[in-house]
Amino acid sequence: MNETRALKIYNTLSGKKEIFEPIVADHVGMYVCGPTVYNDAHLGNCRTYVSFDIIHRYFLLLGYKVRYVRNITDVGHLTDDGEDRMSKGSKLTQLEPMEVAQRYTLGFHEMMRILNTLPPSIEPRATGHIPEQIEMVQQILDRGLAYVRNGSVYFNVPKFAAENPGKYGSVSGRVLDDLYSETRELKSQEDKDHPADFAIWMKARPQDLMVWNSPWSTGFPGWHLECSAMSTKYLGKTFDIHGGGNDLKFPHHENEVAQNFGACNCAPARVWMHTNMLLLNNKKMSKSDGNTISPAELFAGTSEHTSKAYAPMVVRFFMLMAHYRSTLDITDDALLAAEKGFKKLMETNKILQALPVNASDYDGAENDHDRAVLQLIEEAFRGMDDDFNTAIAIAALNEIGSFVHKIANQQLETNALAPWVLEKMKVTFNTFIVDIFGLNSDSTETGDEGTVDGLMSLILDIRSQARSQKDWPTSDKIRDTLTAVGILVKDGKDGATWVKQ
RNA sequence: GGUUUCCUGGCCGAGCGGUUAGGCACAGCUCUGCAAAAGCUGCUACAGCGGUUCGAAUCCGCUGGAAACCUCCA
Repeated sequence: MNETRALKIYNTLSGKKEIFEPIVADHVGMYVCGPTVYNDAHLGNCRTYVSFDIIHRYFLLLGYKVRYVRNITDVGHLTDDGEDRMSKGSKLTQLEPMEVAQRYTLGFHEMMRILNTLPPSIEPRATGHIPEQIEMVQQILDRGLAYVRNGSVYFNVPKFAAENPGKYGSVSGRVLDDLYSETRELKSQEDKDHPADFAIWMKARPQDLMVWNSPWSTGFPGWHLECSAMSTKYLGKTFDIHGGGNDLKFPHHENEVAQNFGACNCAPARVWMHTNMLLLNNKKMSKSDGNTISPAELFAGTSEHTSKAYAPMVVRFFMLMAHYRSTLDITDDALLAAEKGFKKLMETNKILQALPVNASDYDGAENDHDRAVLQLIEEAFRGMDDDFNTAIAIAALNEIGSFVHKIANQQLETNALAPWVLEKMKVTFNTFIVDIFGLNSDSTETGDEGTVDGLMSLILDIRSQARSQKDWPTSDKIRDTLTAVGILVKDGKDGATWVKQ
């Protein structure tokens, strides 16, 4: 890419877009909070990981060496009643805690595969990093920012805030005074000196199943700790980007920052990125209140909220039509529009890739069409450079697509575009669709495409003969029957082509 | 109650002080045996009221509406 462009990223810490400058040249360290594996992944999770997949892919395209760390949280995440999430799942289903974690981890991976996200470079599990977490608790204690009560260890928020003005609240924008005045009445809080304090080590109760020995008690680490420990382990004390869903800003990310400062007196990430929520019925999609639609339901068309099944790639494309920092409302109409838009764009790419490039009959002059296309290509990349604005890139691709169809339909001369411009269009389209957007054509055929192509060319050939003899009944029967099995016949000047619907 | 964000044409959704974003839907036209596909044209909106400015969807204020966080969630 050229040097005049600069990648801008919206940083939650500053509240504005900043030009991205890696700590180590040509390298990006990115940590994204992964799922807590006690339940099936829902669509909201998917949107966040698709968003970061685009970010991951764009960094790769720009030539960065990326270490993308996305954790699996399989312990330490407390529910309202203070029961560990994993052991809760295990009691409900009569399974070992690790069995529950394993099942939903596999389910999560399968969903990520279906949505065509690239795997992270490292996917650490909280249970695999207990020593690191214990070590971090000790570091925080050594620096006097935590205290032990009855075998549990609590982070001392007021002390941390006093010693580090402006640090607590830097992610969530929360004012500490507001936290002081809150009258939250949570259980198991009696040990805390202050309501804003939070546990970094919890002493186990008899019913807790996942426990480890530590200098303070047999117990388990606090929720926020695993991300602090694992990001430090794999990306260093200070790294480039930390991401996650909007709803993790507080308390999770806020406390993460506090812990990292507490342990090493340095900020974990320079840039914090937060994705926005997926909405259903104009409300946040949420597992806990039932306002949710599962990916499986969406793909199978069994949800009450949709009229039909939507392919995973349609859902992915739907997510890309909006910016990652905007809320996105799931509606049947919007999905329908996305489906049509997706199919058209994929078809456009197919047609474009098949266009011949004739260097010979080109007169050598750059014309208005060339300039328009080049500008649109530039615009697509500028969109991505501007905080990963996929909506702008898609708009530009659609406009380029208009040229593709005009040439394919001979409404524009084949040599209307300079050969090198046409070549650049091909590369750009492919780069965006395959490499950046990670879209594939959802083809269900497995290796028998050659057979299908052969059959289709035979069938269309017979139809063409029928048409030349004005045998409309035969011609229409072929077309209608193909339509019925989901194959759309498109008549053009140079004969018919087909596309699977 | 506190903090914050948002309100764009029939629908979805970009926009970050001066351009028709784009998609879907709809209407007309071209092409066509018919249809579809594709192309072209049209539909030109920014919650309301004030203010700043040569100029505001975009900045400021007020009013109305919605949402998120403050408690587990991406």
